[in-house]
Amino acid sequence: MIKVTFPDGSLREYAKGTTAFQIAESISPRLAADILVASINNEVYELNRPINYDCNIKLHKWEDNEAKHAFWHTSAHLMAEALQELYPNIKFGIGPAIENGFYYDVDLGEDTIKESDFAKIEAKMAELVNKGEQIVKNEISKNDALAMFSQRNEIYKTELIEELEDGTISTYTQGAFTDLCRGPHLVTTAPIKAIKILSVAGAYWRGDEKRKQLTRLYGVTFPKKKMLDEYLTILEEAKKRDHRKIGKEMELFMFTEMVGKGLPIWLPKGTALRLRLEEFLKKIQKRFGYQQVMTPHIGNKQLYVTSGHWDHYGKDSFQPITTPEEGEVYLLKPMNCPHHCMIYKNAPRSYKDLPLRLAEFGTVYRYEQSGELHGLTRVRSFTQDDAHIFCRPDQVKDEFTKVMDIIQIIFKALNFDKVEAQISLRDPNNHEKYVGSDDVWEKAETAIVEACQEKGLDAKIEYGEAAFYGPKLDFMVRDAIGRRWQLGTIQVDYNLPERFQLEYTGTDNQKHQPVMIHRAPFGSMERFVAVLIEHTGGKFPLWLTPDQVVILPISEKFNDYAYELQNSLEEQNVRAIVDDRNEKIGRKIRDNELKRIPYMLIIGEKEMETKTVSVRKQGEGDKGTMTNSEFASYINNEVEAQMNAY
RNA sequence: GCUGUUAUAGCUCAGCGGUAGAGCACUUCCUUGGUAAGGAAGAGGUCACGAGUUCAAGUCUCGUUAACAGCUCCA
Repeated sequence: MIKVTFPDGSLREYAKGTTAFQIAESISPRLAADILVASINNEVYELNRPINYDCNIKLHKWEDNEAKHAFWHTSAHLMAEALQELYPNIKFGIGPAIENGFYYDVDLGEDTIKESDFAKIEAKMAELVNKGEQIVKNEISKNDALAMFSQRNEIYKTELIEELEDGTISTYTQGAFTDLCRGPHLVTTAPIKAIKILSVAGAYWRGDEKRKQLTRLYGVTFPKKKMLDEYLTILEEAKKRDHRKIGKEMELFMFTEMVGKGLPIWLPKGTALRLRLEEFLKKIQKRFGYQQVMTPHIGNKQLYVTSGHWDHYGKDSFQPITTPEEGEVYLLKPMNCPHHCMIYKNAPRSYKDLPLRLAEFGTVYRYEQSGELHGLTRVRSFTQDDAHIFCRPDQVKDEFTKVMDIIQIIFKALNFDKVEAQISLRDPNNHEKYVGSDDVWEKAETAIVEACQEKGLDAKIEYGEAAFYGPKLDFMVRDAIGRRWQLGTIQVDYNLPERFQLEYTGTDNQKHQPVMIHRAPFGSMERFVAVLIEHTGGKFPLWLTPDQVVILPISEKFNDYAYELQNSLEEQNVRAIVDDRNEKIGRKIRDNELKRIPYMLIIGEKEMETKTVSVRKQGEGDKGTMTNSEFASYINNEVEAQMNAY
């Protein structure tokens, strides 16, 4: 007998070799029908795999990530099985589950898959599900695996097998399809009730751009039709919130070929919004002892040779600018840190001067490959909400945690309540990728990890994700519909101070090297505004939104009064516009509801005589009347309440 | 940068070898209204750009540019 402990701590005994499915059945048939896989001592097991020792068990229904993962992994195999029938000459790459669904990379030879083929593939998959095939796992020796897959001319699979260790190789078979796979899987494709092929794209074999590009087919499946419908609704919702679409509709920003791709142009309303964000951040930073600076958009090449960026990125950046007569060489600045280092060096520094916190909304220019450009989130010219903190080594952790405070304040103020963090450290196997000594790296990495611990921040550690000059802490937020965005970043840098030979005089009257902390809570204004648009769907908080109020005269007779009212509101710091079109009030309400302006003021004869306004809140309808001055203070109070929340 | 898709009016899109279309927006006129679309008329396009095929090219072919999806990259 084996002892099986359940998540609630209860314990049951079963015969050795019992499966997770049988265990579920022994509890309830309903449970047995619902579970897809099980975790045995935290290892995911198929439901038909015998359990041979005492263990902790967790039975996974669809709601668990373990179940979804196996479900989609099995769906990838199902799609492969369908593709094998439809395209007999197909060769298979890899086909994993991903965050929302799965894909399979395949080599179709001369064939292609178009969107119009998706329905055919979905139908074939559904047909295979109906056969109720079991999925059978086989342990197989390396030689047998090589023989099996090379006989089928599966060159990609054999390449994978070559790298595996004998004794760890398994295959999964359903119907006529056998795949090299570690698993785990469902025990049958039967639970796959709703199937959608989402998109087709190219993807390099093993992510290497020098190798052959395979066809990647993305799909998603669900155990219920309704879940698929809900998922497709979310995709639609995401499309509606696309910042590129909303940015155009609300006239926030634009692009034009004439200026250049990836070079955003901020329109008046977008600029107003951005400036308000910048003021907001400046105010907080002032409280934390930052000083604003401004530096030029270009810098002498020697600056970047010294910083090390020339070596690292010179070839992959905008190429140097030269002067016509003197042959001077300049680079468009790709970051602000070297300029700020020069500000540090401008005066002798004492330990009493530190920390020195220099902030700049610094516009930088980076060459991004044309295929990378995407709306405001990936551009070639952007403005970092940058700052560099120069401090003593003993101040690093304290300064680091203060930056974390600023970031938390900002996210909270803008209603990003789901914040995640990632610590990016060096790739332990490839120290050559990075500049600076191991010793210095150790110190920096430790400082970050400890700061996170002290702040109680639950941060995931990722190796090999650090910048070439130092480790970093990145902040991710979840937006209103659950998507994850990377925003702020904090980076500890022991490297630039060394390269620029920065120093301060210590209490001992000796020269010491300061530590530099790079930080950008928003990341960049462009990216942040993009995320804010998608988070709010364009319905910005009142303090931030371009137009707070739109005045709707009942008829043209009241237009003049509407302008008077607008002026008076402007004088009281309320941002108002007038809809003076010759349209009925119902029409004006409808059009302005769609423009995402928080408040509408309807004015006619009644209001003009009594100096009142009839207030309508976007999305909520009629709010009754108040006097003009009452309304202005009502708006200002709401703005103030939002501003004082942090 | 790579693979694929796309490019027609300010916006969203139809047209797919034979005289450039719709809805919305815009202009003018009528209407002067009370909480989600009042009516009429009008203006607006070298069909992204450049070659080619054809009696004839938004429409077919090739190239360029840009956008979109994915990959690779991201100081």
